[in-house]
Amino acid sequence: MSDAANKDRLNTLMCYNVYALHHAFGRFYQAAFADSGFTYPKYIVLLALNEGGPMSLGDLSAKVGLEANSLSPMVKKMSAFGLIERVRDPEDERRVLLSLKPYGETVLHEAHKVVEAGWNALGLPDTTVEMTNAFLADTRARLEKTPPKVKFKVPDREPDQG
Amino acid sequence: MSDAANKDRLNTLMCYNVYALHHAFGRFYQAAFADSGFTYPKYIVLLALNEGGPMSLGDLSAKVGLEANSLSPMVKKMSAFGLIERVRDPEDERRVLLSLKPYGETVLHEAHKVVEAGWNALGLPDTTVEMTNAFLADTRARLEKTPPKVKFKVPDREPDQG
DNA sequence: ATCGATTAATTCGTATACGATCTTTTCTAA
DNA sequence: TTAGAAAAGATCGTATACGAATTAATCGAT
Repeated sequence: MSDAANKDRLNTLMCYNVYALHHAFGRFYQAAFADSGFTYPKYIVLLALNEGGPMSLGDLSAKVGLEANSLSPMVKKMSAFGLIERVRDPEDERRVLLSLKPYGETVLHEAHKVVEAGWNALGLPDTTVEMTNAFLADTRARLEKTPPKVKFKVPDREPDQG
Repeated sequence: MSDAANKDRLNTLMCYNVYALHHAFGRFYQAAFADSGFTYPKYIVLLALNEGGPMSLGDLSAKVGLEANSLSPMVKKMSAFGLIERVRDPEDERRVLLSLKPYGETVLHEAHKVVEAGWNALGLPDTTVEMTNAFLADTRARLEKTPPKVKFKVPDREPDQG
């Protein structure tokens, strides 16, 4: 394969691998959480709130990398389930402040034990995981900082291409 | 932080980083493909078909890491759009054979140019990308081979935990 | 002080993605 | 050869996720 073609494969492989691994994680957690009603994205949200302390919906959005409109219905459900607290900021009534409730901490802790057990069974080397984490975070930061300049236009469909 | 707590953070960070990066890729491609009707998952499917040649829906499912029922409606739409061919296998009428059509190749090629330009603008080092790709693929393989043994059970909600 | 611009969150419509279930086809064992 | 098991897709209901448009609150320039 030519250098150019090989370079092509690098980026396609990267997004491809991330894509597939994301869904593998999803199924992994789905299996772990079974029909408990608890899910992978909710686990991520609890993690973020636990690590970053009370924060607004917008802050959570930036932290987990989801749009605010995706999180809005989810945090409502989590609040209704008693996992988190969800109150308007008295300082700025536009903002909604989110924080872990004791029950949310309990659930996170229990979920964590399950995830931990499953993860350890994989036998991945810590140093590589650490390096990979750093690189993934860097890639994400660059992606978010550098939106694509060139835009795609669907090619015309030639009659002979059926 | 204790060693145990640090080890905890490794795995949570890994799934967390993959989660966030996946969505960053998604938005990146969404921006590149704009309102062309073409999407990130469809790009992945075209890539897989281009790389792996004609294959059944089940094979595609295994390759891209999505369930067959998720792909089924998507490949129908892509077929209706003229990107791929979708025919029953005469050898085994249960199977559906998928292959790139010339128009699909054209679209893939054009999309690739856009993605390539955007990717190169990130300035990521090739060797690290290569190493990361290998590790992501390895992690995915282990995840799929090793489903979680311990199952999560939602803790009871104590009255005093609000 | 007030009106327009900005910001934060929500709502709405649509595309992905999953598990569960169903249909059709093929395989297998007697 | 034929009835039951297994396999491959498709369908259905639900949960995520996005962009676009909306609502409500705050900021800012005059």
